[in-house]
Amino acid sequence: MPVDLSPRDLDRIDEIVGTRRKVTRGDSLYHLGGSFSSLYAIRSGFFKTSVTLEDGREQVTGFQMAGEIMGLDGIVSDRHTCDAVALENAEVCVMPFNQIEELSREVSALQHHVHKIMSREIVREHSVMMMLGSMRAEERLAAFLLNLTQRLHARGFSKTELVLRMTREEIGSYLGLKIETVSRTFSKFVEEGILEVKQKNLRILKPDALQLLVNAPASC
Amino acid sequence: MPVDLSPRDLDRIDEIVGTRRKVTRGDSLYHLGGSFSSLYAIRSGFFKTSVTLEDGREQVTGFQMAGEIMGLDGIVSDRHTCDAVALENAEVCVMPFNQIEELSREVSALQHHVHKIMSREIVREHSVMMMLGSMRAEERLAAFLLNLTQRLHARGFSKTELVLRMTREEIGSYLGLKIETVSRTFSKFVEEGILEVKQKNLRILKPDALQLLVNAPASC
DNA sequence: TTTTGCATTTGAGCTAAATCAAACAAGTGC
DNA sequence: GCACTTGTTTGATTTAGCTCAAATGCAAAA
Repeated sequence: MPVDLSPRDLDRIDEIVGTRRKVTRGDSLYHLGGSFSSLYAIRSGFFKTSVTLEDGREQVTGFQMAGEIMGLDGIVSDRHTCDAVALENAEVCVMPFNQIEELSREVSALQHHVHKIMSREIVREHSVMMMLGSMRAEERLAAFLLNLTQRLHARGFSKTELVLRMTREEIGSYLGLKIETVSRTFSKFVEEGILEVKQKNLRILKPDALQLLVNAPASC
Repeated sequence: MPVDLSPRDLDRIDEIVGTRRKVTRGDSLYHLGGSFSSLYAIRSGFFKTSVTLEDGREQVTGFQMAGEIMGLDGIVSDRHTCDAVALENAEVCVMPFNQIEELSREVSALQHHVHKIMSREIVREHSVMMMLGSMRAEERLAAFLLNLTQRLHARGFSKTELVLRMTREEIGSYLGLKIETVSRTFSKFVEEGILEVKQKNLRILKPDALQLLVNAPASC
């Protein structure tokens, strides 16, 4: 939380995030239908969230990394409406939501911070909708890679090198593409010298080319 | 707000929603980039929200009707990140967000209500992502029509008859389909006796058939 | 009434992505 | 080492939805 607060308020916020929980790769932080009581701040590790249709079709709704908040979907109905699975061993801070609300009433900076986090999630989802509704496969993958590297860079990682924590299938689900299309699009980027791919290790050779794909019309 | 509150608290909430604003069909309630200060509760009328790509591609992110809250996207950056356009003459309550936050600190029921509204929007967008990422054209239109009628029915309108306030193009943008595909899918539903279409007037003859399309696998 | 403009529908052909199928690579356990 | 599993890539073919084009219908303006 990047705001200046009195030491006393900071202490009280610290109390909320006192509990920690480790989640092993492959395990769930929470499940669709599970009762909601807390938000989670990721300390380390990497997650995916997904919703599932009656017939089994899964839609990955997002990937979350250290510093991000999970669980907001549960507030409305006191039940989680999606699954959250760790894609690598992770540790989260458990923040009981009633305590967050309680303290929010006293510390307006915290209150506004919570509102911003929720609003940011809404805006993020708008851009996913844009991706799914209006972009072609190459554009989607480019947007995805740029988004990932931006977030990783903000955490001190390289702008050009990254390790994917998710499978091609999970990328495909997130992007609304089949696994084969994801793979083919990766191969295309490699052929064009935009990307170096060694399994899950990526090196972006031409970030501008990716940026151009996202910005410019499909015809380019 | 469906909660029991003291008369005094109710009065104070009423004060927030004191101001009203009329929006003529075709006009914007707010614009991408415009400064954010208030949330809006729709009293009457119908809106669309949309985001636009650099190259002009528009993605409709939602349709809003009476009783729903707009403007949540602006909280995170104090700027609106999408456009909100009235699809029919509308009236909204202007609710200054700083007043909402202020009163939320004192009235915990209001606080929780605000959180629920934001969470509900996040969950709604998950289902749009599911639609855009995992469904076929017929399924998308079926899900769209069912969602519309459910919301209209909750407001006292017919479950089976409705008037579309948006164009086929706007439906297409929302569903990630071209206008021709929307039109053809409507025609297909008419041929199958699922729907009666007279311009923007719809009558749903077989709601179950629509429900089946959404639930059952594509192969049916 | 005719004209004009716009939204919608329908048809014909095309294409991006899906599907089907097979090969391949990298671990993992034995 | 080898079998086995899981994830990925590549090729061949199909298809859902897109593009291009034209017709139609409705409503407001002349």
